[in-house]
Amino acid sequence: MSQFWKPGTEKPRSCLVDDEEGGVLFYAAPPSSSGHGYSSFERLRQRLPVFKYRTAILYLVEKHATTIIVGETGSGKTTQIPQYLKEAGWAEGGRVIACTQPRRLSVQSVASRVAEEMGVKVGEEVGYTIRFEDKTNQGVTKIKFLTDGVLLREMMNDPLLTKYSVIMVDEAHERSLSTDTLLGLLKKIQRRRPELRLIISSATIEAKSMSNFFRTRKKNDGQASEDNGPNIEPSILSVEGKGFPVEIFYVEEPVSDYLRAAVDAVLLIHEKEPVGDVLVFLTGQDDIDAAVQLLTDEARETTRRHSGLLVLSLYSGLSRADQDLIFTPTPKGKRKVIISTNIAETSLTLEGVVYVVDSGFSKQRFYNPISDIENLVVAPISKASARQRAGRAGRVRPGKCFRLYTEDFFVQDMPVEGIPEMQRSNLVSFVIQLKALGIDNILGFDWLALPPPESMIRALEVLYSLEILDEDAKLTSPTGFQVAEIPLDPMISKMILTADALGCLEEIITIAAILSVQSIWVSVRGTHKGLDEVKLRFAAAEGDHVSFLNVYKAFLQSGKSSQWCYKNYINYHSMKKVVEMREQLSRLVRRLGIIPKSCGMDMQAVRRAIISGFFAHASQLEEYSQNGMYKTVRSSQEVYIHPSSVLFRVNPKWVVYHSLVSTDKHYMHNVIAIDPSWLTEAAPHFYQQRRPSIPLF
DNA sequence: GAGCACTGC
Repeated sequence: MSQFWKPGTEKPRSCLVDDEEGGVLFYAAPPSSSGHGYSSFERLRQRLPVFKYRTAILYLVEKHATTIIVGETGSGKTTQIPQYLKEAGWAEGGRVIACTQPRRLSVQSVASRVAEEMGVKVGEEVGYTIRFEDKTNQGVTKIKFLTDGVLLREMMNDPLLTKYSVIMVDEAHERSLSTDTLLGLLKKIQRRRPELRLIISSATIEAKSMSNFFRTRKKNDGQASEDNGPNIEPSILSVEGKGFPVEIFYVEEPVSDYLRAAVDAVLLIHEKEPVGDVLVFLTGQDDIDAAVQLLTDEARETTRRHSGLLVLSLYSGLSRADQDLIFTPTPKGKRKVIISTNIAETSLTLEGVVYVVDSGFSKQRFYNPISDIENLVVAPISKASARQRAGRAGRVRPGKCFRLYTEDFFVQDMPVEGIPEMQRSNLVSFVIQLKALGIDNILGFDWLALPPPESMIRALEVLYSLEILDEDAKLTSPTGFQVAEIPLDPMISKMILTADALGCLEEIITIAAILSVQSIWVSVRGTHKGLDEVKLRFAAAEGDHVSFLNVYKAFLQSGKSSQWCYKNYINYHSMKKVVEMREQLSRLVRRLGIIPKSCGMDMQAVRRAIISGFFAHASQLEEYSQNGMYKTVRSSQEVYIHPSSVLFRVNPKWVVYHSLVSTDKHYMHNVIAIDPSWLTEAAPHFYQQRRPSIPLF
C-alpha cells in the first residue's frame, strides 16, 4: 500500500491510563489545574492522585455538582455509572437516576444490558421510556433510561425534574438540538436544586468549553461558599476507550473523485490485506448505488482476483430484509464490503469491520432562515466525525482506516467539531418548547451554542402568524398552550386544533401522522413506473393529503396487511408508525378535552383545516407559465409541484404545500388545491394587513 | 418528469 498511502503521524489518542486490576485506571483532574490537553497528561500523572473508576465516579459525584466524562467512546464504562450510584444510595428515598441517550435504540439496548448486569427484569428496578413505549414502574424503577427528547417533555409537567437525583446525559458531543436544549435547561435547574448532580459524557477531548459552560456561579456569590453544597467547579474525568488501535492512512495527493478513489481503495484492501470486512462511508443513496455498481462491475471483469467480494449497501431507507443481510455473518472465504451513509457512524454498529474507507464527506442539513428552506448539502466532515468513523474499524481487533483526503487537509482544514444542530435548524419547535417552560428571553439564555438571531426571528414570526404567540411573544390561550402539548411541528399541531371546530379531526389526525413519517411509499430505484400506477389508484382530485386518506382507508380495509403494502408499493413499517402515532394523537387530544369527529366525505373541511396551519405555504400558478411555474405568496419565490405529487401536471391555480425541497429547482412536496378566499378567511391577519412588528426579545 | 444524511417528542 505504501506507494499510494501515507501513514498518519498524529499521535494516537491516549488518555490517563494505568493498567491495574486487569483493566483501566483513571486520573480525576479538576479542570482548573490544567487545560486538559494531551500535553498536560504527563504532568497530571505526576501531580494527581490515581483513582479506580468506581471510586473516582463516586468521589466526583459526591463532591462536584457536575462531572464531565470525556473520551469514553465504546468503553462501555458509562453503563456502569448508574449501578455505582444506586449502590451508593443515590436512588434511595424515592429518588431516581436518569440517563439519557439521543436515540431510541440505544436507550433500549443500554437499559437491557444494565438490567441484565444487575440481574433484574427491564421495567422493574431498571426501566426505560421512549416515545410510544414506557417500561418503567413508578416507585420501583430506580434507574431510568430515556431519550433526551422525552426528558424535555417531562419538564413540561415537572420543570425542576424533582424526582431525579442524578441526571446523566450521554453522547453530549453529538450536539443535537435536544441535547443542547437539555443541557442549557439543566444548568438553570442546578441553580434552584443544588443537590442535583449532572454527569455529562462526551466522546471528544474538547471538554473545556463544556466545563466552562457549567461553571455557573461566580466566586463571590456568597450563597455558594456558605452552604456545604457540592463544588460548583465541574470536574473532568478522562477515560480510555476499550477499542483496538486503528492505524490511519491518508492519500498522498488530494483525490478529485472520491467515489472512484473509494472503489480503488476497497479493491486494494481486498488484494493486499488479510481477511476482515470493509466499511465505506459515502454521502447518500446516489453515491452508494454508483459505488456498488462500480465494484460489482470490477469484480465481474477480474473474477479471479476479486472473487469473494460481497458488496452491500446501507442507508436508512432500506427495507428490513436488506438490513438483515448486512447483519448476517460473513460467509467463510468471503469479504463483506458495506457501503454506507452516516447511519453507520452512530446509529448502527456493524461487527466484524476491520477496514474503514472514509470519503471525508457527508450530507448535512442547513437551514436558511431568510428563505425558510432546509437544504441537504454534501460537506466535509469534522475531525470528531473522522475519528468516530475510524473507530468503527477497531471493534473486534486492530484495524486500519483509509482516509480519502490528505493529512494536511485533516490537520489544517477540517473543523474540530461540526456545527451544532441549534445553528443549522428551523427553530419553531425549540421556541415553543421553551415558551411552554416559561423561558421568554431565549437569546439571553445560556446555551452551549447561541441560536442564530435570524432563525429566532423567523421562528417567532411563524409562531405569531399561527396565533400561537401573541404580540408580547407569549403563548396564547388556549391555542398556544395546546400546541405546545402536541409533539409535532407547530404548523401541524395548529391544523389539528382547527380541525376540531371544522368537524374533521379524525381525518386530520391521519394526515398529521402521515406527514410526520418520512414517506409512506417504498423508495427503491426502478419502481417508479409501478409506484406511479399505484398512486393513481389512490389519487384524489383535491391533492396529496386527501390521497393519503384513501391510502390509509385501504390499508385498514386490508386488515393492516404487510402483503397488501408490498403489492401497493407502500412502506409497511411507515404505516405501522402512522397507526401508532394516530393512537398517540388521539389520546392526546382527548386529554385536551377534544373528541375526534369525522367529516365523512366533506373534503373541503379537511382542506380548510390544512390551510389553518399552512396558509403561509400558499403558491399561485404563474398566469402564462408553460412549465408549471408557481410563485409563493409570501416571498414570490419560484417553485414547482414535485413530480411525485398527484397534482403534478394538473397545476391548479392555487395550491398549499407541506414543504419545499430544493435541488436544481425548488419543489413543493405534498400539495393540495385550494380556493384563495380560504386563505384570507383562515388567516386575515396574515393576508389582509401588513404584519405589525412584534417585540422579539 | 424526479431523488430522500440522521435522529427525536
